[in-house]
Amino acid sequence: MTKHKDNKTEEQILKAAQKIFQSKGMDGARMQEIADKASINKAMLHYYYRSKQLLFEAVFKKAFSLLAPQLNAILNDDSSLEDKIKKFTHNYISFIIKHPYLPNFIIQELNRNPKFIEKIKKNVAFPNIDKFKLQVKNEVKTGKIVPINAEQLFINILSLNIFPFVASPLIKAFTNVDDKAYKMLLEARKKEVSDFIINAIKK
Amino acid sequence: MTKHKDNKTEEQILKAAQKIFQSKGMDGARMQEIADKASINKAMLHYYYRSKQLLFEAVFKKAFSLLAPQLNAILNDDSSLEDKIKKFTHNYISFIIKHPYLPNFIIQELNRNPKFIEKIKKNVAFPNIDKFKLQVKNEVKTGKIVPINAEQLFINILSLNIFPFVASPLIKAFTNVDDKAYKMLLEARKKEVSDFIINAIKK
DNA sequence: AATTTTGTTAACCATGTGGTTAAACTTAAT
DNA sequence: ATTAAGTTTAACCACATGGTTAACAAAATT
Repeated sequence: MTKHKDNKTEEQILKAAQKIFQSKGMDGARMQEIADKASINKAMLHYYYRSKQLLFEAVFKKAFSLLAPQLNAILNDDSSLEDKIKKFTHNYISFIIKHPYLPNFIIQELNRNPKFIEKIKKNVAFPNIDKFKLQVKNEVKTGKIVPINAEQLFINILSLNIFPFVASPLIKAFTNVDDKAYKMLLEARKKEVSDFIINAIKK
Repeated sequence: MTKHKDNKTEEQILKAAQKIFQSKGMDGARMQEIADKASINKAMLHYYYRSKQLLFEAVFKKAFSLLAPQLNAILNDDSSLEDKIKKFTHNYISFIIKHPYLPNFIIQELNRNPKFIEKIKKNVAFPNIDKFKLQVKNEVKTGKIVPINAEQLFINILSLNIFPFVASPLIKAFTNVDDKAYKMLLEARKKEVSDFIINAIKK
C-alpha cells in the first residue's frame, strides 16, 4: 500500500501512535505527543500518514486485527460448545491481560463513531457468528444444553470476558480491591467464567 | 453551594452539558457547543461553573448519582439472592434503556482519569458490597448455591447487565442485528440474564 | 557524475479553544 | 428613585492544535 522504502520510521510512528491513542482516545491524543514519543518531527507524522484521522485509522485497524482472530477461534473451530467456551475464556483473558487497553479503545472509539465499523468490515477479516449459531441450535435440539438463544449466549460470553477489563476502575472501586488483588481476580476468571457459563447452560 | 437566585439558566446549562459530555466525552466536548445547545452565551458557562473541568464534574456527579441507587438496591435489601438478581436485572436494564449513554459515559471517563473515583467517593452515596458478600457466603455455606466467590459473582452480574449497552456498536456488528432487533434483544435480556445467572449458581 | 526521488527538519500558519473583561442590562432591596 | 447585586452580552486574548512549506540531506536511478 505505502511505497516507502524504509519502514523503520513508519513503524516507530505507529507504535507511538498506538500507545497515545489507546490511552487517550482520538480526541485526547495530540500529534505533538505522538511525535515526541516516536522521537521524530511532527511533520513526519503527516508525511507518512497524511492526517490525524488516517493515523488513527491505521492504529484502530491494527488493534482490531489483533482481536478478531481471537473471536474467530471460538466461532469457527469444530470442538464441542463446552470445550470452545473453556478454551476461549482462557485464551481471551490471557490475551487481554497482555493488552489491557485494547477492548476499551475499540469499544470507546466505536461509540464515538458507530459508522466507523463499516470501514472496518471492508478492511479486516471480520468475525462471523453463523457457525456458532448453528452449533448452539444443534446442542439445544439434541438436549445437550438448556434452551437458549445463540445471540444471547454470545453476548453473555463476550460480556463476562470483556467487561471486567473495560470497567476495571469502576469495579475496583465497588469491590474495594487494589490493583494487585484485581489482577488475581482476573487471573482466576480464566476458570471462573467458563465454569459459570457452562453451569448456566448445562442441563 | 451556589448563591445564584435564579437556577433556570444553571439547569439549562447542566442539561445541555449532560447531552454533549455524555455523547462526546470530556475531550470531544466543546464549550461553545454546550452554550449553543443551552441557547446562551459561552461566558455564562464560566459564570455558573467557572471552568470546563468543574462543569464536567457536575455532570459526572449527577450521572453517577443516578446509577448508584440502582446498585444499592441489589446490595442492601433483604430478599433472597435469587429474588435480588431477578429484580436487579429487570430494573437495571429497564433503567439503562431509558439512559443508554450513562454507563458508557461513566466507564469511559473513569478510564480516562482513574483517580477521579476518589473525588466521587467523597461526594456521592457510594455503593457498598459488604452485605451482598455476606449473603453470598451464607447461601454457599447453607448449600443453596454452588460455591462461588462473591466478588466474581458481583462482577458477572454487572458484566451481563451493563456490557451490552457499552459495547452495542460492536455487538450489533458481530451479530448482524439492526437497531430495532437489538432493542428487542436487550428487552429480552431482562429475563434472559437473570435466568442465566440463577442457572449458573443454582445447585 | 548528474539528477531525480525519498526522508527529515525548523519555521510558519490559520483556526479553534478555554477562558477573561468590561460594560450593559435586569431585578430586587433600600 | 437610588443603589447594589446578580445576570447577560460582545469583544477580546493567549495559547494549543492540526497541518503546511520550503529548504536541505540522503539514497536511488539514470
